[in-house]
Amino acid sequence: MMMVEKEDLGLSLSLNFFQNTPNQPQPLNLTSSSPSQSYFHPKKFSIQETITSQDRNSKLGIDVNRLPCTVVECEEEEAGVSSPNSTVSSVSGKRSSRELDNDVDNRGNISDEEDAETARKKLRLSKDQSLILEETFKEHNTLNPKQKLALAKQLGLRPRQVEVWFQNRRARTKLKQTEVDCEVLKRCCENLTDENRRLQKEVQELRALKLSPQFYMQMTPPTTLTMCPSCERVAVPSSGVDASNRHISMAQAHPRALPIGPWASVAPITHRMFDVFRQ
DNA sequence: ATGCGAAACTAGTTTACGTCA
DNA sequence: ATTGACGTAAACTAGTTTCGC
Repeated sequence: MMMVEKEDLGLSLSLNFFQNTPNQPQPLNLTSSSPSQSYFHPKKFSIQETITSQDRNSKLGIDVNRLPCTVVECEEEEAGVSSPNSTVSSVSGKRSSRELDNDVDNRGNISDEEDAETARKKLRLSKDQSLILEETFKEHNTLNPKQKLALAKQLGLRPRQVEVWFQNRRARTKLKQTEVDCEVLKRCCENLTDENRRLQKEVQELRALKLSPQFYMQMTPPTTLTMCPSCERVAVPSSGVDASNRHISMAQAHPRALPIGPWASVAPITHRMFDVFRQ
């Protein structure tokens, strides 16, 4: 499978040109340098549940975020087995990061029995830990090894935990951005459908007008047809008939001055050509 | 230029845990 | 009080890319 560069992903495909369109959702700046926090769904990214359980556990005297290893141990771990996915380093073949983490845990005087019991024990992060991680993520959504170590030390977590948190956080960010982009495209599609419907109707009206004898008699075959670049109506040159009337009649044929395009609320364009007729 | 290994990454999955009906 | 469904977050696996040697 081909990997896609971060910059090439939908994350940066925020359709920013919608930003001036009032009816469109505001694309969120989630570039790698400054991911927006405000855009997250309050429920989905709420840490309330975490806080609740954390508080409960605290009351129960359960420290779910027991410092799993000393800083030195963490640094040892980081130096030796920093990447969970670089699991192919050992001669004896793959070794899961869990096993590696267990090694660390085992150094922390956890019996084998206890270790087996707590295998893949997931520990919710505390409110403070989550907040700090979020703040750090806002500044940069990736961490270099030094930052990772420092953050892990600050939070009392294993570097691996920090690493995983950032991985999952990036995934959530991307998922959210994809949802936003999807919504924008959906609206765009809806606008196009509406516009298509309107144009079809307009074509029908024009055909009806063309077939009506009165209109047909007035029609002198135009040598050239000029189209207003904004409203894309055809302006008939002034030969024979009063130009202003001609435009008015066109306007009558198009009672609704709807702008064209799926993103309808674009800045108005001066109808210079048609202004000439009005003079 | 090419191959290799390590590190770092993403996508997708699994699992533990909290919430709620 | 219990339970099962469900959602979410932490942790995992597999595969890809990048980079230095």
